[in-house]
Amino acid sequence: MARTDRLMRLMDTLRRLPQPVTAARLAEESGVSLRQLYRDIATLRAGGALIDGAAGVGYTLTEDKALPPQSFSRLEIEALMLAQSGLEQIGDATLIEAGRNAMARIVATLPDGQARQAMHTVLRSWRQKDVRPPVRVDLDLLREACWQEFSLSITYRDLQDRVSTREIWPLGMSYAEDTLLLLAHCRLRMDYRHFHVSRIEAMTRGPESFRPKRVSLLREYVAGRRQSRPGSSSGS
Amino acid sequence: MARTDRLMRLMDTLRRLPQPVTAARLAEESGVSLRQLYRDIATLRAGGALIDGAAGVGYTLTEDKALPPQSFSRLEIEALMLAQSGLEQIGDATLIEAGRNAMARIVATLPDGQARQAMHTVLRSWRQKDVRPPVRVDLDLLREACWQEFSLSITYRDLQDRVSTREIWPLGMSYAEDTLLLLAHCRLRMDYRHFHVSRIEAMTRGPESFRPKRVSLLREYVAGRRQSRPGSSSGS
DNA sequence: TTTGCTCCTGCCGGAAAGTGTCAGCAGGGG
DNA sequence: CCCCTGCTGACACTTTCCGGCAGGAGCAAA
Repeated sequence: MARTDRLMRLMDTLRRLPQPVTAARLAEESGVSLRQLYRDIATLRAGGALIDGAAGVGYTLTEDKALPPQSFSRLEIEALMLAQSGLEQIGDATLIEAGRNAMARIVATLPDGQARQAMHTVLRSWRQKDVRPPVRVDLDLLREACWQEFSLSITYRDLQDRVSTREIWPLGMSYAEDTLLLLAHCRLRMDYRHFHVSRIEAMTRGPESFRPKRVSLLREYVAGRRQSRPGSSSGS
Repeated sequence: MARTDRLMRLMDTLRRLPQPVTAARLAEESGVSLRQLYRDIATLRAGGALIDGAAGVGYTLTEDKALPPQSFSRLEIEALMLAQSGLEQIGDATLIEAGRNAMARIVATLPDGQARQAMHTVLRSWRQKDVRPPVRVDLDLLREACWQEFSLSITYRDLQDRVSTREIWPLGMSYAEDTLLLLAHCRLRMDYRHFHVSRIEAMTRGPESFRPKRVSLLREYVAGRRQSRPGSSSGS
């Protein structure tokens, strides 16, 4: 159902972008024609969202029919903002976008504009330039595999530069300072391994779908042994 | 939109009727053909709802999904979790605590099992150990000053080790990789300055309270000189 | 006022999705 | 074997969605 999904993303975009925002901009973000954008706006309004549209200016999201009003203290807001700021340094594009949407949604539920000022409290968060090696594979596919629990076939170059093709059950990702790690159960070695995502040269979706029951057991097992440092244990 | 509405009602029906429920019954409730009912079930499942279907028995709603507007998507939860994980590396104790509180509150609003599973998606976020110099002053007071917009009297040791006492208007904090900075308007120099918080030797609350209006102007000014804004005024 | 920008609406035609009917397969329990 | 039920594919029909075009109206700056 593409339409409903697009309408949701349109709401997210309205929360995220600085207001007022023109219909042309929203149409571009939605990947839809200007005419259709106006229709989508009308649909949202019919659904209860209060979107103020002023000719010559743009749209302003007046009121949100959003989630249950969660009240956060100013300190909590600041913490969330700083966290998002940090996320923008270590996350990938998809995750950053999701974080911004989440933040915008949280802010939208706050009592009136005074909370929006909170967004300006944390000015910036620097970090030395990203030295992490580039990732060649599709992170979205990888994330999807972790979540929906289907196996992956990967071509992996280990730390000794030996290339192998394995089938793995992806369990979760670990974001380290200088590298992005993937915890998975390697069907080849029949053991849990950390893979450097940057060293995965190719990745295709496998047919196998490991079962939720099995996965929860695996996760508990992993949680029990998670004290070990992962950086040097991959490969071999 | 009729279809989306029907899907909502189907979820409601699933919650309402004693389980298991046969597809024929659901089709009758929805006022739709059996074939279409199966399609609708597939749509709900694709959207994230966990509906268990057993041949000869019927449907059982395992887990709710809180369709479009409410709550956060799985990706957004993952982003928030990673952000919090990053926050724990760069923030101070007060902020970390606040962040955990906020996260707990957000997670509490999520449909049960989904939240727990989501928290395990991001396994960990490492970072090299903190090398930032220690902060002598009360960060909470500093934060409060930024927020409530009252002036501060600080004893500052600059990079040339010269000690001076100044009155400042604190505007916001910047979290850098190796140091914590305070952006403020220095009443002594009458200019905007970055202070290293670790070099502030003493700090007391000043009497002055600069006005919100003035502050917003200052913030705009700061924002204007921080990032180059392309052509806001194109004169003819 | 004029100019420029923008929101907003109606209409048309092609494209896409939704829907019902029919058929068949799979799996569990008598 | 049977019946019950979930599940999927194929086909045709209907609905809606969507882009492009044209025009009207409101706001702001020149």
